[in-house]
Amino acid sequence: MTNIASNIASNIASANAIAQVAALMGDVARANMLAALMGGQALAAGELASHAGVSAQTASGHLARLLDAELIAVEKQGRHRYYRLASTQIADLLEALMAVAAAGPKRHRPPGPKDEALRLARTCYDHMAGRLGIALADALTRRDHIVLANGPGLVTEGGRAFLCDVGIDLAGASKRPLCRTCLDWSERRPHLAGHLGAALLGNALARGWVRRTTGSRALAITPAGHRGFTDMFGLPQDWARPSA
Amino acid sequence: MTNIASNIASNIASANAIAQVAALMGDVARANMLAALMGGQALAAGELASHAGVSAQTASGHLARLLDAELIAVEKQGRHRYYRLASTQIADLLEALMAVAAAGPKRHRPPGPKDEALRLARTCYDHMAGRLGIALADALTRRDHIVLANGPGLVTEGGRAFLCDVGIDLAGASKRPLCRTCLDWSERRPHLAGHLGAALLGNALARGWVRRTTGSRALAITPAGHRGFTDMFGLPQDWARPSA
DNA sequence: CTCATGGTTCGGCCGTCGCCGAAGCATTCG
DNA sequence: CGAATGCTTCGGCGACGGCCGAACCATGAG
Repeated sequence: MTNIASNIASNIASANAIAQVAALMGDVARANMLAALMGGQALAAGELASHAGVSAQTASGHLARLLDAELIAVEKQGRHRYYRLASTQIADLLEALMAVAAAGPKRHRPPGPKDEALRLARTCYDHMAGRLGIALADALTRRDHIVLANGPGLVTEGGRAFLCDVGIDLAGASKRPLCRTCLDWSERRPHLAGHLGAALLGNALARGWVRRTTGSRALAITPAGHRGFTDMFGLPQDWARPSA
Repeated sequence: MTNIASNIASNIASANAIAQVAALMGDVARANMLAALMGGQALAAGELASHAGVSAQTASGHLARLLDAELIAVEKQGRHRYYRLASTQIADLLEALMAVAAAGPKRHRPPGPKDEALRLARTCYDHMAGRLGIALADALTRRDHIVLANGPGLVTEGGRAFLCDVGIDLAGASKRPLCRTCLDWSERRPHLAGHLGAALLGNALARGWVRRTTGSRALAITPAGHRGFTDMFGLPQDWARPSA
């Protein structure tokens, strides 16, 4: 009896923690801020306020709470305060949440043309998601450049060499897992996250293969980028086409 | 201008959907119900009410909302109504949430001895999680019985034969992915979900290797189970020991 | 048919939380 | 040194939402 009671108590404690986190994400204004931060760039408090459509004071309160719960982190710079997601783990959680939100019954979600852009290619915190992200993960796996075993994932010798050719040096001592997967909300398949994912995005941006778009997480793929990805990474010809 | 405006609008719509789902999980009573359902068994409304520590009427309201959002599903049976999670996707989301909740600053979470039981072995909806779940995934991977490539994952020929020997027939036409991974909140590494994960749990229960515990998602590992897992699946000798 | 049980619906109470106006710090610039 | 900008704190208002008592359906048992 006391046994099951304490077991239930344990459940309650756990559920309490869950509820606290979920409640933070359960407010439209805060959800908007977090969604905006999924772009991967640190944003100033004012920008987040306008993203969320609330006044500066209100936003400040929200940010304080998110900060307190360690869902976001802050960097002061001059008279600005730049906020970013606290960890990739938070970004993963948000993606999982989007996956469920997208799957459920129509929750007042006009699936405009903008959605298609997001499905094609977007930033997911600090790496690429959408069909582009998935195609890259697939191609690298197919060529045995990476092995997505369970857990951290692995970059093979050949993969390391290949990436080095492309201009991505993985030698730097990185504490974070080199190569993780993150479930894609639009395609329901994993794409590459982790250090490698971030490096790939940085590389693509540097080459001018993709460009960030203002006000959205969608990535614009340049013609050079389309050729580059297809040729250099060996993506299938039709990787950009909507899947179903 | 209209461009960035509509982009922001798209973000808002998306954030709205996120917030709706998160808000549902953001209530302690509802979170408790969902946590209880993570055990994988369908529970009656009354049981959920007592799990959540609220009256029947209140619980009914909560269940209606969760049902409406398609986070849970219901099956009537006689004068009982059994509720279960609507999909494994929901279970995955809850695990991700727990991972963040467990990582964050101490949110009123007395980590009692019960926690240790959960970390060792527990049900995660319809499969096994905790160190046991992870050890199984690792062992099967090491022996090349499964390959956890990105996405659905694969069971090899040898794996299929091995599992058949164990008493798990994967021949049945299953529409759900045979073999998926689900991020473990306690160990931060993936364990086996999907059809295979469910089959493994069923098998272990049938063999009497693990037993469900009342009032908790913890799985009790019998002595026979400890031997069986170690010998038949080739887990490392110390798989049951706390990792860090 | 009547009663008991499990569940849902209704109505009203009350707390929490989001919101903004106004005021208060901090930093930078002229 | 002010003045301007970016952000936070404070205080009070208003609403949404969770809670329970009571009454109301539905199913099954005697």
